[in-house]
Amino acid sequence: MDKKALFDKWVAFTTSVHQVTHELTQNAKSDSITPVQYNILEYITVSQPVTPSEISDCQHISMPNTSRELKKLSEKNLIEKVSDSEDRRKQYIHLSKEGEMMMNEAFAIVESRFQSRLQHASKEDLADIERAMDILQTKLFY
Amino acid sequence: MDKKALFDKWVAFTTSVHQVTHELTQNAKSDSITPVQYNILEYITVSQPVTPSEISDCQHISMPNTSRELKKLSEKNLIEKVSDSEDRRKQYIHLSKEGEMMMNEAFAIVESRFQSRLQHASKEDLADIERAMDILQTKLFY
DNA sequence: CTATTTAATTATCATTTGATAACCATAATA
DNA sequence: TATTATGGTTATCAAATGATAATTAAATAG
Repeated sequence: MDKKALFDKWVAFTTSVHQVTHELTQNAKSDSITPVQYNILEYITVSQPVTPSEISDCQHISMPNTSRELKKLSEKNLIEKVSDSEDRRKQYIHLSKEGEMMMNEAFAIVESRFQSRLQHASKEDLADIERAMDILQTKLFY
Repeated sequence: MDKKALFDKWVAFTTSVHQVTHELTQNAKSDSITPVQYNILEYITVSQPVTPSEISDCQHISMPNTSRELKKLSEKNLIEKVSDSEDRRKQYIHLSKEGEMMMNEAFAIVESRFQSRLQHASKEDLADIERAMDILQTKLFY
């Protein structure tokens, strides 16, 4: 297979990934937050504690807009800010108890859909899937 | 590896896919169209000819909003509409010459970034990647 | 032939998101 | 100490997107 064909395959593959991700995650999030706010919470969940600058960088949201959304999340009592004692300009953000609960619920829904998608997979299938994800993670999506 | 761990790996994996996809595609699109319009054009590109209803379903955009965006794309001379001779309610949408050129440019940018990401990959690496994408495509992202 | 369904459009409104300028407080540097 | 750089905030505006109701035209079912 030449490189051009591999690119075409990559396009089809990422399209499928996006599609399935959408299927598994749709309506999993609470209605009280916007899609962008959910993305931010998701990022905080897996990376906490995290600074506003990091959120801004990784989620590709400008600092002013990041600040605005964090303020809204804070007003909804989903996150908490702690300022660094070393450098008092910095802030560390983590989920509040309420935020954790919300994200746990969302992830539970997604996981149950994920598991039911795999319910008919054999042990070998699961091993294949795991290996394939490892390979792509290290060789392509690093 | 238990199923819960596989789910966690899936979360990390899809995050990477989204991240890398963003890297490769950022600024590839012309400034004259919005992100949603680009997504629509991308979908038309790989699936043409396609009806507004199909776009609405697959891109998760309501019919009225789909119609609006298609109208804008049409006004920008990027797509053309042909009504079905059998069922005159239906429309088939395909890229115009101009639209094809625009998408070719965008895909060329993305592909060059993709190839440079793989420039140090060996023949075996490429084969591994291809196989891994096939496995995931058939067993997980179907 | 009438009623209903389907495919698409138009109009309108609210919300979300993106972009920019000005600003504050703290920290680092010259 | 004065200056500059960094991390973050506030305010404001414009544009993009999402949601809903009402409408048209064509096809299909009764």
